[in-house]
Amino acid sequence: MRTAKSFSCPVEAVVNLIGGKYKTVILWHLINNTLRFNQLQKQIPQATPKMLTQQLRELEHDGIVNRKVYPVVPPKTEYSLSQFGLSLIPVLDSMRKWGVEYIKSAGKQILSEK
Amino acid sequence: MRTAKSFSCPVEAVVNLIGGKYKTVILWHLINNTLRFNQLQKQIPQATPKMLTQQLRELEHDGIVNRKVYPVVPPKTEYSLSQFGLSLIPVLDSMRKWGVEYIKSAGKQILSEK
DNA sequence: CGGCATCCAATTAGATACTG
DNA sequence: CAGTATCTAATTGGATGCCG
Repeated sequence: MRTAKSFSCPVEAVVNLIGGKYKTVILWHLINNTLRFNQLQKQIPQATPKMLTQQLRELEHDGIVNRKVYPVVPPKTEYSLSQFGLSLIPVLDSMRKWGVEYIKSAGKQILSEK
Repeated sequence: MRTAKSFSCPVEAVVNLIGGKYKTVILWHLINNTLRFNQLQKQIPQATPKMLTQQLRELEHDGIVNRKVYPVVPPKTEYSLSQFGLSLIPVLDSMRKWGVEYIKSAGKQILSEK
C-alpha cells in the first residue's frame, strides 16, 4: 500500500503519500527544522503520540523523512526531511500560498499562532 | 466542519478542502471539462455513486465546484469548477508535476490511461 | 439520470496505560 | 524520551434497493 500503485492521475499519488491527517503539518514543521519526537508533539498537540508515530513511520517508509535514532539514555530521535522530502517543498508551498488566500477570503477564523 | 476552522498551518486548510479520497481526482477531471454525474462516474469507476455524490456535495458546499441542475426528464446535472475552484489549479498542477516525477522514479507501476 | 436511504463492513483515530 | 499495546469510539466506505 505504501509502495507505488497505479493512479488514475498523478495528483492522486501525492494525496496518497502526504494526504494523511497530520502529514502535511508534520512536513510543514520539518521544513528547515530537525525536530525530536517530543518537539513535534508540542508543535502538533492535536495528534496523539500514536498517530504521530504512525504518520512518521509512513513518511519514513515512503522515504520522505529521515529518522535518526541516537542510542543514548534517555532516548533521542531526530526527524528531518530527506532529500526526497525536500522535493515536496514546492508542493507544500503552493498549498500554503493557496491556504493563506483561502483563510483570508473565508475570513471567518484566524490562524492560531505559529 | 466544512467552514473554515483554525488551522495550525495554511497547508492544513488545503488538505481539509481537497484531501478527500476522490476530491483531487474529481477536480482533476473537471479541469477544462464540464461533466455530468454519469460521466464522472465513468472516469472514476472506483468511486461508488454514493461517494461521488458525497464528495461532490462537499466540493460544492465549499464553493469549489458548480452544480447545475437542469429541470428536465431524464435529469441532467453538470459539474464544473467554480471561479474559486479554478484558483486551485496551480496547486493541483504542482501536485501533478511532483506526482509525475514520483511515479517515474518509483518506476514500479505505469499510469493507467488518462 | 442522478441521486438518496438504509444497513453493514472496514478503516481510522482517540484514550489510557505501560516500557526499554 | 520515545515510543508500544490494548481497547474502544468514531468516521469512512461499500452494497443494495428505491425514487422523482
